[in-house]
Order: sequence, then C-alpha cells, then structure tokens
Amino acid sequence: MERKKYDCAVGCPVESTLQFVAGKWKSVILYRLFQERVGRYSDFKRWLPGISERMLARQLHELVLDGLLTKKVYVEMPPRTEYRLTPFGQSLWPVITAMAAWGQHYNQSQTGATSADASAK
Amino acid sequence: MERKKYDCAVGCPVESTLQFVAGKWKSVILYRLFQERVGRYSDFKRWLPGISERMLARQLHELVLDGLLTKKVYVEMPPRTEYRLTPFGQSLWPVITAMAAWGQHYNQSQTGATSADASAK
DNA sequence: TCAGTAACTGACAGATCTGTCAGTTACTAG
DNA sequence: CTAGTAACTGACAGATCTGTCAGTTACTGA
Repeated sequence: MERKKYDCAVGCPVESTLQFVAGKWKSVILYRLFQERVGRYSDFKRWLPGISERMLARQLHELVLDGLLTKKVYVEMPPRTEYRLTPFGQSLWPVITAMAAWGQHYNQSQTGATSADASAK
Repeated sequence: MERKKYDCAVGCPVESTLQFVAGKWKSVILYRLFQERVGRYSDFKRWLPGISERMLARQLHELVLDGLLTKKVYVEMPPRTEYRLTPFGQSLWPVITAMAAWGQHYNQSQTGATSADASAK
C-alpha cells in the first residue's frame, strides 16, 4: 500500500502536518476521538455515516501505523477493538480544534446567514 | 471542473474546513501568503518548487473561486498578477498556523531525532 | 445445524487528483 | 523579424484515492 507523497521543499512545516492529516477522513476521525476519548470500529461507523467500511479500516490502520492511534484488541467473541489517541496523536489537538472552530464558525454564518436561505436544508 | 465532495454527516465542522483547505497544495499556498502578504504567479513557482504550473494555476483559481484569495491583474506587458488573502481567507490564520506550528515541531524532533521518537512512523 | 455478530481483508473498478506537454497573448529588446 | 517574457489554458494520461463486493474468523443463541 503506497502512501501519498509530499516531497515539496525541504521541511515545509505545513506539508509535514498534511502528511499525517491529509485525506478525506483522517482529521475527522481524530476529531471524534478528541471528543470521545475512545472509539470502537462500530462507533466510527456510526459517527461517520458517510464512510465505507473499507475506508474506515484503512484509515484507522494508517493512523495506527503513523503512531497517532493505538489499537487494543479484546480477544472475545464477538470481537472488540478500541482505538485511542497516542500522546503523539494528542499533540495534534491544536490543529484539529482550529479546524473544528473555523468550520463551526463557517457553518454558523452559512446556516444562520441572512433570511435569504430560510427555505433550504 | 468537478470538485471533491465532502457530504458527510450534516455540518461536521472539520469537514467544512477541509472543503476549503484540502488537497496537496492549498494550505501551503495560504501559508506562504500569510508570510508574504502578496504573491505573484511567479513567486509561487519559486516558493513551491515541487508544484507544476498547471496545478498552481488551478489551485490559485479555486482559491479565488472559494473567496479566499483575490487576484489583481495589471494589464501590462509582460503581464503581472498579484494574489492576496481576502478577509475570509485571513480568517483561516489559526488553522494554517496551527498546522505550521505542529509541522515545525515535528520536523525538529525528526531531524534532531535520536531514538527519543518512538511514536512516529 | 444455522443464522447472526464485530471487525476486519483482498480484489477490483470507477472517480478524482496531479503532472506533462503544447499552445496562447501581447508586448519589448536585439 | 525573431526570441523572450509572465501568466496562463486545454487536452490528455498516469497516479492515487475511494467505494463496492465478497469473503474470513471464532464464537453465541435458537
């Protein structure tokens, strides 16, 4: 499984961050974990209704490989796994919350906006 | 030109942000503009040595469409254009700087790295 | 014995993204 | 008259990403 390459100018800090957080789902997964602390595979399915199982498994796997999450498997039946942020993963808190804060603000100014779009959504 | 779709759960704030900032280059372009204030097409070519001209033009165009940048064309010969952040674009400051700060820190702990860095990749 | 369950994995295909190449415009310096 | 310039644009192709589908494991409860 080849990973996306960010080989821009040596040490662009933004690209370094992107390396871990890029993609359609990773930052959202992290965001949920910052809120919930722990997540099971099935929790994420609920939290991210749009994601396919394949993607979820892959993204979680990559996040574990990158050292952002730990995966704890309980050898029970039916199986159970728990994902948590590592300290390294937790260090992304400022990044993820900045994104969340901006998005929240943006969503508000969209939905609340003027009276213009009272009809939609 | 179809754009990537982020249609996850209604109003996930992180996804809203992603919508503007996702992709390999956009946040880097914004980052440079936060540092430099103004950038010409040729400036970006220098700043982002890895980007192709095609991509640069496209990303700039999208950022303008999204209302994050303004484009000012001087009708001279040879032509000259200047890109600047709009207030809306400037509002992303906390997001971009959080990314830059994290990346900076990460780069440092990488280059200096002994074995202290058990968690990363 | 059989269906049901959680948490996956592999193969594959279509969508999306990114880069390469060639060409454009309107002028100026040689 | 030609080459050079900045800032592009369109067509196309290969790389990468994402989703769909089917299948796996090791149980449990009916």
